[in-house]
Amino acid sequence: MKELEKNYDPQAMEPEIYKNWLEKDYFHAEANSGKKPFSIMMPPPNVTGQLHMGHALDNTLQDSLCRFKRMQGYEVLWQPGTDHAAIATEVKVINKLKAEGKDKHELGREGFLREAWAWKEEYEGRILKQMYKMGASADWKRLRFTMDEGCSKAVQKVFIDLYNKGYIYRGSRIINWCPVCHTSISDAEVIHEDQEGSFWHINYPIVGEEGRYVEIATTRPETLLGDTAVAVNPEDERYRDLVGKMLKLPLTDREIPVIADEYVDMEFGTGCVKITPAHDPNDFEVGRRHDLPEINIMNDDATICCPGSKYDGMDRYEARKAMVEDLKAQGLLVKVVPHSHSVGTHDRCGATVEPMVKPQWFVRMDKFAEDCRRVLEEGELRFVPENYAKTYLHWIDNIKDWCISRQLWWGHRIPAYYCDQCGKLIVGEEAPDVCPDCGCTHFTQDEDTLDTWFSSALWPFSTLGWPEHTPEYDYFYPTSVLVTGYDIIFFWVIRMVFSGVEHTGKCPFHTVLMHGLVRDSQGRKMSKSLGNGIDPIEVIDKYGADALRAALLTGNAPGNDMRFYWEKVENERNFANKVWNATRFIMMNLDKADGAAAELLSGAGLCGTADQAAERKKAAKPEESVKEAMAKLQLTVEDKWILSRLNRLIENVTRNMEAFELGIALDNVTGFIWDEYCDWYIEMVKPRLYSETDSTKTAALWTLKTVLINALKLLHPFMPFITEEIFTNIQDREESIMISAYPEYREEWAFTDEEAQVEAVKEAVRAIRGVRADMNVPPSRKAAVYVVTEDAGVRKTFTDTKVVFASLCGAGEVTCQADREGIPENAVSVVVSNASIFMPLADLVDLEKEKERLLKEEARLKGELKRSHGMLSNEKFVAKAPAAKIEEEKAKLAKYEEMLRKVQEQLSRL
RNA sequence: GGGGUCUUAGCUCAGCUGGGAGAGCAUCUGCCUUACAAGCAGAGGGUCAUAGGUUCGAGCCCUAUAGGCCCCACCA
Repeated sequence: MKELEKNYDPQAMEPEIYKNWLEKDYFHAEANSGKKPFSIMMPPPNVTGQLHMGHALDNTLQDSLCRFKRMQGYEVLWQPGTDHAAIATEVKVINKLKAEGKDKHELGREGFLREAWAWKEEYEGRILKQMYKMGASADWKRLRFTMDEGCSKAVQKVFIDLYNKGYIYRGSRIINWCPVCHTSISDAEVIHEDQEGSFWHINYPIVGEEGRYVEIATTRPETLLGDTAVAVNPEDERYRDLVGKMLKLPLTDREIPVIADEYVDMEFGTGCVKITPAHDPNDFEVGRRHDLPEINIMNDDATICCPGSKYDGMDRYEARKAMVEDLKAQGLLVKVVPHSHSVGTHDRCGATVEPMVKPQWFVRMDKFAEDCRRVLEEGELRFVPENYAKTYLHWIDNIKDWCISRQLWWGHRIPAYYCDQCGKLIVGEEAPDVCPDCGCTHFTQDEDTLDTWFSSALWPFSTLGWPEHTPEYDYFYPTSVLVTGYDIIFFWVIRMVFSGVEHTGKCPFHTVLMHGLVRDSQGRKMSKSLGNGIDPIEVIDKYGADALRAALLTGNAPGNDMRFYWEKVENERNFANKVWNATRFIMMNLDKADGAAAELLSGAGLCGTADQAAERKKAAKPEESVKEAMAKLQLTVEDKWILSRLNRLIENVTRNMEAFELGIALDNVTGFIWDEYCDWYIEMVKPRLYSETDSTKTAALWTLKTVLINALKLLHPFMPFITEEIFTNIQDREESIMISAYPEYREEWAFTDEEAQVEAVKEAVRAIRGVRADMNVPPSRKAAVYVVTEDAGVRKTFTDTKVVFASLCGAGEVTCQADREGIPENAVSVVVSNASIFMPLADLVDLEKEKERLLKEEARLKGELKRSHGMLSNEKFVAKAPAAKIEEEKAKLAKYEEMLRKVQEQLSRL
């Protein structure tokens, strides 16, 4: 066996290991393999830049689940891919072109798309490299892109189907317009933020009633140019007589009517509202109810469009200023009041969104919202943690029709064609040869592309070849779990759900595992503007991918945000080093074995690949190698203890993995390896290994190796690299840990008695260490220890483990006896659950301090007894509590009484 | 305005269906003990936001209050 370096060096090993996995094709999934399928669709990262910590968390969760399931014998498909991210990418490409002195429109549609594709190739490549570094075990052979041929076909088919079913319509409706990106955006892409603004009160003269005005209040005076009415509440006594009258619209030569509409809140402002149907969503509704004209007063770049007016061509804010001045000059401006109100901005560029009426494509949402509700209610879909179901429902309760057209070039072009002659609209894969209405043969395709989420909504099945009927689709769909952040429940989760239901008849995943945001150490969102983002690659380069992964998972509950700390990563790196050194220790000792022992040890901890284990299970053939090995070994009580602890660990970790509690599962493994295995078991075993004559040496080595390998397997989903490196070094029968069988609970490892015995020894060891530290006994001083108990069973335990016990607590001779015969009067004593322990340390004993220590212990025990007595003397407790609970309490009472008796006896001697 | 969520050790957070308060980091004290000082052993530190209620029993369930965070919403 080769000797390991003293410190684990992830940088040197990780790339090699990953390369090997790729060469062996372990990540690849095949349909119909006869195994149970498990599939996860990777949320496709945008090809706009590089991955951040959030991606690293998302990726690690998925990879850990996939590796776990793969080892459990599932055929695991982790479907990777990237997203074209329509607006985000287009904006980036435009900026890049600008920097090069080029212009989107000069390049033309084709030229621009060439640039965009080049961008995509470059950034996709970067993203993939990042994911390789993190250890992602996705099936890269199946890499997809939302705009690749297959996905585009799916998009086209879905659009046409939805149109034919009447769920997609085109109409002139009010939409959110981004004047910077020059495109419509959906409601979900608008961020509302409160801004300090003003409330301008303006008088509108009443026609034919000289000197009489209607006072309105507005936050956007420039939209006055598009007013087509003023509305009051029909119940409002103040203005009842005005309804139906005409007003002179200031700064124009138009007259507009006063109308009555329930929408107006009498309490707010003046109770009179100017109605601008073309530039306000509410006014739009009012306008449609009252059949008002919709006057568009803005160009696509948010300059004023009002031919003939002096404001024509002015920027919206410039115009606002100018108009306010003019109103003031005309004496129509009543007052200006400071007013804070919410302003919509574009989530991509931050520009203030302008509501505008434009012809756009929409998806009707009412039926789909019901589908979303139904799959949740019928249990076809569930969230982890469950409370995210509420967020999901809240969204679908408030859903509106989805504006899916974008005035962009980077994206799926809408499969709609207009007859050049009569304007007839045809939706289909291609333009028809002849217009059915006018016979014209020339058509022009709709210039618009689709919202980027229109294609990501199909991701769970478009990546599997749908609409073609593929084996992958049959086998892996619907997928098992969706792992994603809670911030895109609406954008993505809901849209995938109804798309899946509509087009495949099935909810595309059973479980949605939500995770939170990775924040900086101060709890702030990581963002480019704050400059507080940390690049996962930087972390990997410093501490290794395993450390980063573990730091992201440990102690993090599903759905919760977490903070990133370098200290956390460092701690995980330290843990990796701990595991490494434990291995080093074991390998050094394994090397010394030869003959039959070596043969026995070479198979320790191994029981074949995941596939072999699955075969065994199918054939109902139990795994025998462990039992056979154990029959040949003389396992000691501590060997059995650690095997039993491992057995419990296997149960706990598996249960937590299955409940998606990866943070707890990892804590379980870490705690076991570091505390129980390294700090206790390895220390227990040392005297045996260093002894020339010990007959249980092979048992110790077998147990060391078996427990290590099983613990490594449990750790592998979280820390894939180091576990693989160790696995391939410590044994030569199996080629990779990632395809080895996941550990399972074993009846033959359930050693309840031995567990209790070793726990008793540990308690005694801790007590002795505590006393020694308290008394400043130097480690070099090997004081004699007497274990005194009337219980012969306990005496046997301590006798059997004498050597181990002594080495753990730095004792010299250990003597077990039934009474304190022959023990010096001034020996230091400490009482544990089932024994008294004495150490003759005459020269170090300070009687007063000793007494103090015992009194403190007496007080503690009295406290315990008081609590216990209180419970047991409470009639209601005894009457109502479960019997097991009462028994438990009685046992505690007896134990503490016994301990108290011993402490008091000791006190009386002092 | 509506909805959600949180408040536990100095810091960051776990605490599953209610049954004696946990981890990591930080702090303090010993140790270079032949796997590991990226380590080992020991120690201190919490009225579980506040006030009520349900219960034999509440960090956990219910109600109210205070404060924090998030999401949604057209208040002109």
